[in-house]
Amino acid sequence: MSWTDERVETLKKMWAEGQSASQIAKELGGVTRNAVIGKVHRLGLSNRVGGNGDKPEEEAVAEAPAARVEPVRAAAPEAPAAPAAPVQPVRAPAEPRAAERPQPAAPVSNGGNNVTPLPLRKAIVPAGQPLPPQPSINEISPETLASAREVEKRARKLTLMELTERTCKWPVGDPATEDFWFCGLPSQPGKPYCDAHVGVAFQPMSARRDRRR
DNA sequence: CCCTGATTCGC
DNA sequence: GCGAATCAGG
Repeated sequence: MSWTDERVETLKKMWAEGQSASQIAKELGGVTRNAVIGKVHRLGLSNRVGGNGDKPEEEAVAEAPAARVEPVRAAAPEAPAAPAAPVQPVRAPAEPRAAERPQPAAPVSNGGNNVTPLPLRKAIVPAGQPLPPQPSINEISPETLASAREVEKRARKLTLMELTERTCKWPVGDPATEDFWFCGLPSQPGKPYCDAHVGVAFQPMSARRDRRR
């Protein structure tokens, strides 16, 4: 795959936005991050900030305040076979199988009690639309809950932008407050969550039925 | 180990 | 010009 004007343009744009070389490579497809970095240098845009020849210190980008949601920029008309991978940080668990159909349980709000005082805030509910059946706290075994909460104490407390393929994407806390983060511990291979949170998220129908009040 | 960018050098 | 291999670092 060659550096067409179009691809170079995407490269420049993303690099200017502070995206990492690997992210750019992923988006472009057909190139490695090395290729991207090499190109960046050849284009002479390695050190963005002119004059300063020292540490770039791009740490600030990731630490940005309220994690900005990646702008859904319309993929430029990419002629080459571009996978056009949608950037969807948090994926819902894969469609459950028939019999054992597990259902994602409601993420447990932080704290140690099952009564979590949430900040006053109007619920965001589509007018007239009934909510899908929400698993209640008592549908999850106490042991499972306990381990989840135990793990949450040791969580890496990552921000949305810090999540990767292999970090647990279990949310903890209220997104509307500062006290919100993602577990971030190593996720089960192929799963979106860590061991403990997989246990909370995937509940066999039968078990849920039995525990339901 | 995960990740980052920087540099080198054969192609 | 290109980018894999390697280096240096968080």
